[in-house]
Amino acid sequence: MMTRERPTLEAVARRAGVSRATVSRVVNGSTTVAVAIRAAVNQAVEELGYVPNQAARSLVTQRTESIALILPETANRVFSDDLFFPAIIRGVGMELESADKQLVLMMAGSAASHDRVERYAMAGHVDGVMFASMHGADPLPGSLARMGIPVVCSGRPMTATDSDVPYVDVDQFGGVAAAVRHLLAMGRRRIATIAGPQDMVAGIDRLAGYQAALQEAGLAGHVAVGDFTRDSGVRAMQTLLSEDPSLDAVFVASDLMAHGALSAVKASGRGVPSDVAVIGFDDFEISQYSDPPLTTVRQPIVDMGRTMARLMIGLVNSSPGVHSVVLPVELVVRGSA
Amino acid sequence: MMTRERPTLEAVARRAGVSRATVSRVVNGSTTVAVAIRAAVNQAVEELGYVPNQAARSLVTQRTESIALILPETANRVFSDDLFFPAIIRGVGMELESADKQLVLMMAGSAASHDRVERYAMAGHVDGVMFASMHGADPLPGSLARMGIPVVCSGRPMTATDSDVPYVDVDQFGGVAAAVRHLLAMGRRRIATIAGPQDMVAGIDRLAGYQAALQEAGLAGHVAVGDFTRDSGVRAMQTLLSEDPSLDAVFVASDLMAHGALSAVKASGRGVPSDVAVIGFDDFEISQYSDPPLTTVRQPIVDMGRTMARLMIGLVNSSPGVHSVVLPVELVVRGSA
DNA sequence: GCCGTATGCTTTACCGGTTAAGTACCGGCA
DNA sequence: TGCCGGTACTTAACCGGTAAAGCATACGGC
Repeated sequence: MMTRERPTLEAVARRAGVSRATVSRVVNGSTTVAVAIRAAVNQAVEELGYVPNQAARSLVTQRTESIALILPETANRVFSDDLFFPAIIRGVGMELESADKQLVLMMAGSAASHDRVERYAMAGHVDGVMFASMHGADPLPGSLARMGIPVVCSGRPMTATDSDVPYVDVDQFGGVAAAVRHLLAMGRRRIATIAGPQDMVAGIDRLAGYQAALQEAGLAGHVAVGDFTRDSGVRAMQTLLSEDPSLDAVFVASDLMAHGALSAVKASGRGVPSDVAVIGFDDFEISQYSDPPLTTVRQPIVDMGRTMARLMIGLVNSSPGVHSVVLPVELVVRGSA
Repeated sequence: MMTRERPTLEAVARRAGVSRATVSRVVNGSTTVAVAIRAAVNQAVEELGYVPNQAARSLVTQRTESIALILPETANRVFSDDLFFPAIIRGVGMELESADKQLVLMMAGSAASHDRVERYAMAGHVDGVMFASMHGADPLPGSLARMGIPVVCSGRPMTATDSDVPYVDVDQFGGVAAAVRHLLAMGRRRIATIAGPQDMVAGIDRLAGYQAALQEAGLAGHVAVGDFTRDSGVRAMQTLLSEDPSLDAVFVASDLMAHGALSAVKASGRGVPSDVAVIGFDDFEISQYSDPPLTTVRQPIVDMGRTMARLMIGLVNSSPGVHSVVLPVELVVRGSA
């Protein structure tokens, strides 16, 4: 593979008959360059097909113009059939692209790769780091932030020390409350839940929202815990049904688990929503196509990604007023409830 | 955001009482360093929390240790509910991670971003470029390759001039043939197809395979064209059914379109597979859960990603024997056919 | 007519590493 | 003892940009 010599600033300068510095200023769009010279330089750039060397530039500017998105999951999990991550990536990608920044994607499911992320960021390979979905009390965001690296999280961080790290979250509590209230309005009284993993804020907050809403109505709940996968939804639903055969509704903390729950309910010979009403959380595109179509709490995942990226760009440019954002959610009523 | 001073080689050298060059050799694991010195240097590195500056290193080594994956689609399309891209990313990610290389993700749906990709690669920001799903006769892979940048494509490139660019593809022809033969063995004779977009090799090759297999059996086909989305599957199926109400099978060029076709068939009051047998192509995880479960041609998408990354790493290390790979596919028979 | 001051370019000193060339030191051998 | 060669380090020259400081030239004001 022959590596054609790429032209340098020096080459352009010689060709245009000016100094390196002048070429640099033209390339970077400086104002104080005479029109004639600017034209000559641009022509030389054109003729030689000059493209600035990013490494050299980064070395002196201390900027790379790229941003990392960390998915603290194994690659396996990130791209299963869970559409959360793809949607986040999409949002982040769109926003970064319009800011002319590059997206560096890092999957950090293992402890080793966790380390790798830290070294990578510390090596100055990226200008900032965004975390997509965090488990437990991950110290990494906080420790990167303390090293002066801009950090943005998706979901309220669980560690108190990370209180200075801006985050993007949705109104989990409000969304769940709307879902439960909808079930109550339908006349359901034996409302169970399939909660998400309890080492993730989304899992914890949605469960808390469910419990609060039920308590408000003076009802007791019934909880099974899943891990956001479809299979865990199937299993959790089976457990709930065997423990309380007469339950008449279930709030499921993710669409994927809700789809699993849907099949488990149908497999048990019950009708949806006639016997058991089901509400999910996410509103993936496929949820319109399930049988029956899934009633669910829509969270604007792509927007979360966009917002994270926007916060990040703010941090990188050290603009003032970069604060955590909580986005609204919306109950989408379809056939399942 | 205070940016804590990161220690440099120089600082480590002073602390360990040696020269910069020696530290560099220790850090890069050179053999010819006395044990005592090596220990002293390592200790200094530890104490200062030294991490080499990647930009400085790249500047002299001309290597960045990162690889770009180009998705020539708008971000919107890449992460719709099509699981092809996520799976490719997953495979690529896994393989690159184990080679300690970084994945830089670029979505290049527009002409502008197309340009951006070229400049980015030319700027030496990445050591190589992988293309995930190409439309039409994209000149970019070829032109990057000619500039000496390692390039790998997924799917046989459509341009003849790119014949030197290694690619990873699956046995589209064989897979489709197996599907059609299966339908024939079921006794179906009016076998239609929903083809993929005809500006993509996957679309073209699968249609060609369908036509060849039918011709071999002395039958005529019936073609509708979709764009790999679920909606287009619905529409195409409606068209097919209205044009030939008595068709008894359809081979659909992607699982997502097949799911659309499934609902269109059912909506028309026909049974699957009793009236119309349906076979897809992909074997996404959800295809086990459709109603009825989808018979489909499984392509090893994650493996395609892994293989692309492996080829890429071979190119970057200029190892000999980097050749295009065609992976096998497999007919997975479930309820729909 | 001279000086102060813009204006616009060049000179030069970095950024933080890698690596070829240079040097000090030590042991082996005639 | 003196010379040679190898080992293990240091010195110094880059890599390709950016930006501060330096230096002409032209121009307005008194």
